[in-house]
Amino acid sequence: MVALRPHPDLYVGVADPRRRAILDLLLTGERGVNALVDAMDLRQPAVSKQLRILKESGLVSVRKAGRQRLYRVNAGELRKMYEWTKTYEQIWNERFDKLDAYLASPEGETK
Amino acid sequence: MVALRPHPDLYVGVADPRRRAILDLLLTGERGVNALVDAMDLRQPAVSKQLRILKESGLVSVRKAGRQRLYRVNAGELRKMYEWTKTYEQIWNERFDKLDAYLASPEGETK
DNA sequence: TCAATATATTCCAATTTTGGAATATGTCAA
DNA sequence: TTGACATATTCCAAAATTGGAATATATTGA
Repeated sequence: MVALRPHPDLYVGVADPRRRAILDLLLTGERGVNALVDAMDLRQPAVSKQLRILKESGLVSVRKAGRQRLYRVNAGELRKMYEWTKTYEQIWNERFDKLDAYLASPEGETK
Repeated sequence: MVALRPHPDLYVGVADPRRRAILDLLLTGERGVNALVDAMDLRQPAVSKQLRILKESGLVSVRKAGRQRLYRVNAGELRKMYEWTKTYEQIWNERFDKLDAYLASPEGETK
């Protein structure tokens, strides 16, 4: 009975700046590993490892094309993050509501 | 000359599920540390440490109120993440565009 | 089949992260 | 002041993460 390492989740996936860099590189379409390596000041094995993490966290998918593996963003996962952050929208709006209220109040009026 | 540990950024801040749990607990308003401890199956020192990381990553702010430190979400940072994920919106929409096109095509029609 | 190309995996050392226990610091109330 | 309460910090061991080098695997073309 082995303790399995759980797959990294969405949030772990984007925690690393290099992984976000990869996602940003994939924003314009699918890319092979070497194309990413060329753009990234990281050796190929390191890039492949980050890609594995991105894949395990659901953030990218792969497609085989000859000897190449073409990676692409799996935006559905990013959408989940989008939805999560969106629940805080009320809070960043709240701030402006308070400001509005203040500006409309006697103390807030331009003297 | 010491190597300073850089502050964790926004994305590292939300990478940990416990820290996201804290943010979610703060969604309804500011809370003292013990209130968070009571809700969280983590000892007080551990909660304080996660709060420090959240603070350093800009995700929360603190206010002193007597012996308490009241933490609150600093939604502006989450908004940045919201904006970042939003740049991928084109991709998740793309998928639906393709689906729409498929459904509208002869192959996509219900047989 | 063999060599070249594209990518993944293994092994390793360095670094980082984490929680808990113990302890320190700060604040209030009597 | 003193004690109680709220929170932060330090120290420590365990676990996780990371990149590089070396190596393995898969695919294509000659």
